[in-house]
Amino acid sequence: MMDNQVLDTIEVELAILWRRIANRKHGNLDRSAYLLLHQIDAYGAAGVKALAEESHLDVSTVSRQAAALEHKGYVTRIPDPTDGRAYSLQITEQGKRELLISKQARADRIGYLIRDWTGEEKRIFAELLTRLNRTF
Amino acid sequence: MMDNQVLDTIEVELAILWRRIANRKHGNLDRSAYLLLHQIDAYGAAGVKALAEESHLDVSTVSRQAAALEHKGYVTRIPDPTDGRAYSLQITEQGKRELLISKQARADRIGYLIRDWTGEEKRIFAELLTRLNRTF
DNA sequence: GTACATTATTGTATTATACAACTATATCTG
DNA sequence: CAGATATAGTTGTATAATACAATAATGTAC
Repeated sequence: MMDNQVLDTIEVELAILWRRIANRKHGNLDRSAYLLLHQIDAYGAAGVKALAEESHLDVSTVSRQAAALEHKGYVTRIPDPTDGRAYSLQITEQGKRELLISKQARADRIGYLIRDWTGEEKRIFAELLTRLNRTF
Repeated sequence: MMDNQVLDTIEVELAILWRRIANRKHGNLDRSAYLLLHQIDAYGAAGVKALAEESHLDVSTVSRQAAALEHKGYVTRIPDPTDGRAYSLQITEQGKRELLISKQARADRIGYLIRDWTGEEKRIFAELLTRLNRTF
């Protein structure tokens, strides 16, 4: 009973959150470009297939996002010497700079929104969010 | 320092969450239709302007969503007797049924995803999510 | 070496959204 | 009260992120 009420709340608030954090640029990176660049930076160079699997997106989606990042000079496409079909997408220095700028802007923004939360609340929220995402 | 790390995590995980909870139908209601119907049910009949303000959406967006709900028979459009331009969108019995089905399906799904969380974790997460949404 | 599998790209469609233009009605002001 | 302005709502158009289908190029296995 109590639990059901809580689930209702989480469910509605997640739906609302989805709209609230709708696409918004911070610096030169929109959300999807930011996530892809973050992923390449955090987990290392990879091809679109691997990146698509990690992020649970379709390869075609990642392919386009990767092309856009390359176009902006934030990643370079390195041909796989052992497989003529495959490439490795590697973050550039410019990409690292841009990612940092964007990350800072995003962290500032969320930091402002939750400025009244206690350190413990922030920590728990980060942990629960992460657990939720890992479960999907 | 610690705090910065936490903000980084929240910021990335929110972005990831946004993708994970991408549009998905539960029953006959997609996310936006569900939210609008929920809003009408929870806060009562209203016109598109008021609904748009409450939900921080453009009136044109709500106008289309409202038309879709009406088309499916989940809301009826009642002309405002004191203002020839205005309507009030009222949820129908069918709309209530459909909302309940959708809400249950969504709550079941999120309940399954967080089935291993303690009751306290669920409660805190619900509370923090709500606070975050109210701050935007 | 032919058939099948895999990596990536490109074409097309969908969904949610915003902004701008417009219609019809309401209110205000001189 | 008549013309000007404001307001509620709809419709046209654009954009972004996505998926699925078709295709091209290359690799692998029998």
